[in-house]
Amino acid sequence: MRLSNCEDLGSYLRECRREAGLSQADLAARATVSRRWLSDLEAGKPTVEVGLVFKVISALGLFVDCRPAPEPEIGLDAFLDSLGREP
Amino acid sequence: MRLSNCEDLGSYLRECRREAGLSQADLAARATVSRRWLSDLEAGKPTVEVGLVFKVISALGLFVDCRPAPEPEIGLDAFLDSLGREP
DNA sequence: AGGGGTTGTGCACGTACGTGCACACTGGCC
DNA sequence: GGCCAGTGTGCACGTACGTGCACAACCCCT
Repeated sequence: MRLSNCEDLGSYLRECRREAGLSQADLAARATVSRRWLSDLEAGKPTVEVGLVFKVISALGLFVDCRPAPEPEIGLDAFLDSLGREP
Repeated sequence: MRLSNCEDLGSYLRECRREAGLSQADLAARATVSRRWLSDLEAGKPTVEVGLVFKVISALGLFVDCRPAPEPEIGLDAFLDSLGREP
């Protein structure tokens, strides 16, 4: 599942948790985080700690893959910027 | 590139930054984060904010893919735990 | 030799984090 | 109807965050 922001991440992890048949309390215990924090993560809070996110991902039996987007040689933001320019 | 912790993430993003020919100051400006913070991210600090990490990933023209590991039906941690048990 | 760029890191600052607790709400079950 | 599990969220607490600034160290070039 391709993720580009915290909302995506939170929604995806909630979906995986439910598919695993776990409650927030269950997953929180497995990942050794608080249920309060997990609720924030699933709600898409952007300021949660990366280290805790990795723990949740691991506890759900998932892994993260990161690689270049199949875009032109120039930087993505420069490319999008050039698309966005007014004539 | 498969990532399982903050050290992996930091090392991989530093490598991508260098391959893009950017300094920390350059990338920090593109991602609108501080160079001080970016230095911490690349060093593997686990408590950095996920939202800022997504900004850096995007600024480098990368994307994140998250999906189940090709493991047995049981949870990864239970599986690993069973492997680790003493006879 | 010096100059410049890059990077790691400590400190100060103001803000916010993770956590525990508690409460309210919803839905399912009896 | 009530009961229970699950979840969202505010608050208090102690700690630490992101940021700017500054400095030291290293490397490369002239």
